[in-house]
Amino acid sequence: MAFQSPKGTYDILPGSPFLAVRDGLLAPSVRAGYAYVEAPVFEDTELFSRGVGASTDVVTKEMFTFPERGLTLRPEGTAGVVRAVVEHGLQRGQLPVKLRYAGPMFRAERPQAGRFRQFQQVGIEALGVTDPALDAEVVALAADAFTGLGLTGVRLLLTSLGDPACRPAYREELGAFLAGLDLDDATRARAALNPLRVLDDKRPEVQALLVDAPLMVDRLCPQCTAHHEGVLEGLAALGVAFEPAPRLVRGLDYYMRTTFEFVHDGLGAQSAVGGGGRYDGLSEAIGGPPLPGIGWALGIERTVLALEAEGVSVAPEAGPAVFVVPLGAAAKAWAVAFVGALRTAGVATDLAYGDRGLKGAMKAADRSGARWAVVVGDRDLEADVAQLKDLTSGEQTAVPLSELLEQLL
RNA sequence: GUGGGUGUAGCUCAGCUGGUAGAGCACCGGGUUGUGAUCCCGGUUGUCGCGGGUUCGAGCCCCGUCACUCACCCCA
Repeated sequence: MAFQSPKGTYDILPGSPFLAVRDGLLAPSVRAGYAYVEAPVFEDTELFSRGVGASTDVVTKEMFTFPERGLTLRPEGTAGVVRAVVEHGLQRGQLPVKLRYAGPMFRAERPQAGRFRQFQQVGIEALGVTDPALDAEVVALAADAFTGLGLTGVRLLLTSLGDPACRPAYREELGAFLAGLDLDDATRARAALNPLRVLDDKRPEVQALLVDAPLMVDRLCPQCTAHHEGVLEGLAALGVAFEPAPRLVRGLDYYMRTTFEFVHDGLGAQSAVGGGGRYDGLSEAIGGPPLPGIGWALGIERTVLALEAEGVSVAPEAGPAVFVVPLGAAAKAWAVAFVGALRTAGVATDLAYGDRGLKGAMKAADRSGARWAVVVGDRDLEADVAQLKDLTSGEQTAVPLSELLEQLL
C-alpha cells in the first residue's frame, strides 16, 4: 500500500462505537443546558503558550506548530472556547455561560496504548460564576457521562489546588521540602519548574520520600476551604462518590481550586479517561476580562478502551428497516422508485444493488439488519403485488403494491 | 527523546534443526431455473515490511532500515 495514516492517527471505520460514545458522553450535559460550540482546530500559538502555560510539557514539546504562520493545532479545547467566549462577549449575557464541544486535539507525543497524536475529546465549560454548586454540577455531569454508557469502573479523584492567595506560600514550602530530599537531576529540574508536579511521580522510591510532604489541602486559605467544602456538599447531594487525591496534579497550568481526574484501571499505562478543574485566571491570562470558569475534557478513545475492558458493548448505528430485493429489469426500475418513496416518507431503506442472484441479495438483506425484505420479480409486478417478508419470523405474504408503502410506515 | 517486542492473505494467526506458504474467519459462487441467518461443496486474495549478506537453497540465520506496538516521560 502506498500510503498509510500518519503516526499516531487512525481511521474511524464502519462498526466503530465512536459516534455513540461521543454522543453518549455529552448526553447528560445536553440535558443540563450546555449549548454546543465549535472553535477552530488551530489558533494563534500564543493562545496556548499563555493559556495552557509556557512551562508545561504540552506547550514545550508536544505542540504541532506552523512557525511561519504563528499557528498551532490545538492541544486541548478550553483555551479556544474561552477565547471564543471573550471574543464574542458571551459573558455579557446570562451567567453562567454553559457550553459543550467535541472534536480532535493534537499533541506530538510518541503514540502508545490510549495515546494518539490526533485524539478526540468531548468537553464542557461553565463560565462566569464561582458558585461551588456549579463545580459539583460539572463534576457530576462527567460522572454521569461514564455511568450512562454502562461503565462501572471509573473512579473520580478530586482535590483543591488552592488559589493565588494560598498557593504561592504552599509552593514555596513544598519547594523547600523537596530541596532537602535526595532526588535525581531530572526530578530536581521538575521541582524547580513546578514543585507540585513532583508529587504525582509514579516511582515508589520517590513516593516513599514524599510521605511527609506538605499537602495543598492542608494549606488552603479560608476562601478556598469554604469553596472546597461547598463542592463536597454538592457532590454528596448529587450522590457522586470520589476519592480525595491530595497529590493530584494536572499538566495544564491554568487549574486552581477544584481539580479532578477520572481514571480507569483497565487501560494500560494511560489510566486517565478524563480530567478538569476550575480555571478562574485563564481569561485574564489570554488578555480577557476576569471570568471564572470550570470544565472538563473526556477522552473518547480511552473511554472506548474502558468499555472494551469492562466488556460493555455500545449500540451500533441503526441500519435500514426495509431492504428491497428486485428480480429482473422491470422490477429493478420499480424498486429504485419505491426505495426513494420510502426514504422520502422517513423509512430507512436500502436496495440490493449490483444485480446479484436472489440468494446473495437475500443474504445482503439479512446482513443489513432490516426487519422487512420486499422481494419483487417481474411476475409479481404483473400481478400488482410484492412479497413482503418478515426477516425475523421468516413469514412472507403477497401485498398489493398500492398498500405496500402504507404497511411499511 | 530513550528502551523492549512484533512485522506471513482483508482480519486473527500457524509455519519443525533453513528444502521456494497454510488454517480459521471474512468475501464470492453453487447445492434450491424466485428467498437470508444453519448445513454441505467449491473458489478468489500473498512483492512472507523493505534492502543487503551467508547458503546449492532463506518466511526461518546475520546486518541495516522502515513501520507498528508496549513502556518510560507526560497526559485524554
